[in-house]
Amino acid sequence: MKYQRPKGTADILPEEAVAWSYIEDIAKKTFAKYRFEEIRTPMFENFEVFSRSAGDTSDIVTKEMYDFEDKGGRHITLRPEGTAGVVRAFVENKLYGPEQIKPVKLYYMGPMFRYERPQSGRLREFHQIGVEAFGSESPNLDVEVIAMGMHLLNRLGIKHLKLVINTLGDQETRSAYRKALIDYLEPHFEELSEDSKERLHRNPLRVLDSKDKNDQKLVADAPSILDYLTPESKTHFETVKTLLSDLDVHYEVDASMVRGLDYYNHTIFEIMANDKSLGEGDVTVCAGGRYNGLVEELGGPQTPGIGFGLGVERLLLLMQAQKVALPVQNALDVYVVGIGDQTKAETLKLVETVRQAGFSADQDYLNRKPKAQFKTANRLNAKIVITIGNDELEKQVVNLKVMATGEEQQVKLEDVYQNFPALFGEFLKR
RNA sequence: GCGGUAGUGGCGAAGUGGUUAACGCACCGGAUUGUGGCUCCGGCACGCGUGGGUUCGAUUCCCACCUACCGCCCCA
Repeated sequence: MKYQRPKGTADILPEEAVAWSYIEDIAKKTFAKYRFEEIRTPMFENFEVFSRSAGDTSDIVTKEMYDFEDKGGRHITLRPEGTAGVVRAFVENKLYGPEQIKPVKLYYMGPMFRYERPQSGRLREFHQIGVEAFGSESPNLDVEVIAMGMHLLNRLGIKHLKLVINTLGDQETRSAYRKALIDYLEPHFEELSEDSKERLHRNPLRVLDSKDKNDQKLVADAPSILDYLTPESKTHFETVKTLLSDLDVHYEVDASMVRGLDYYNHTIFEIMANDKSLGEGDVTVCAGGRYNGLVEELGGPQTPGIGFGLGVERLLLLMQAQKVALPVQNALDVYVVGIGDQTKAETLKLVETVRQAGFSADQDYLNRKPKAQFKTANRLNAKIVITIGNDELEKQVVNLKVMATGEEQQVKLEDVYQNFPALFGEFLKR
């Protein structure tokens, strides 16, 4: 094979694209109900937008970014996630301005890029649907965003959903907890796995979700962040939990849940789905949280924010595994069979007439015999086949066959051209 | 970035150091001068991921690379 798509990319072929459109359509409709509006930002940004927001030591920045120098010497990065770009746009376009109704609620969907080893559901170019809401610290907003994520996945027919939440507290909470965690782990340094030794000082919270068995044992007795929450952080989290319960949204609290990006604080959450066909354990399809300092970090006024990102590839995997039924595509209304070269002009006029009348129509383009054309009409699931040959052309009529019943009748060409909808519209609309 | 498995027609899949690379599905054509199904008949890889090497000869052996998949890291 001479040309292959770049490693970690995928072609979405027509058959598959049906599911993509469906997901995007449902997402847009769901977000509209919650009054979120679409925003489209560039697929690449200046490197600093991401290094500043995600944290210079995060894995995303240190090893997973697709970055390069452009011809003008600018350090450019293909966006690895959606939030930073949206926040940059929020600040640059002054959406924090007083004339904007707060909170400003935005959503986006599109490709993201990360330079990493591909696996199923993890590509270098992958797609996320995400939402961001700026300008309110209200726990109500946390809960609405979470509920919207659940609502969307439910509407898409995903089953066995599990919502897991945690809080990272505020800055004060985080530094106090970070210190406590290091104090606890330091004496056990030699017992930690190689990966965790590395993590301990760079990002100690990461040790908490190590997959190493021995690490997990050590971590089991580690202090919990929930014990280090400041009063305000605690109140916020408690309110979120209460409100979720009020909405009958079931959740679990996992105090060891962390985040790969540094900008999160307070509420963080993941929506996971359990499906055996996707291997062991739960798959996270949707993850998000609060980021009250991010807007300021990127040069805007102090503005709280919260959002989530949803992995479309993973969602599709889940939908496949759970055999979610997609809406059936409309069958072909009319297939026009032409017999003989002289009919070419007429078949073209016929399909165009049918299309102009608001129905779908197709014809043969390969000069195939009637039998082959009928076979194709059958495969395309055509409701009606219009046949025209030299004899019919001479008499200015066509044969019209209802495929389901096999019954055929002769109709004047003129009637088809003048009154197609009146004659067959009712039948085809069924 | 690390470790492992794999790569034969559109798809699935057999196979061998040596003349023409099974089979199934799909597709195309014919039997049926102009009608969908079934049946029967016929067609369909100048090639076995790519590039080197070993050999009289390689799809089959060796090396490198590419890609996919699984695990780790990390994550949606």
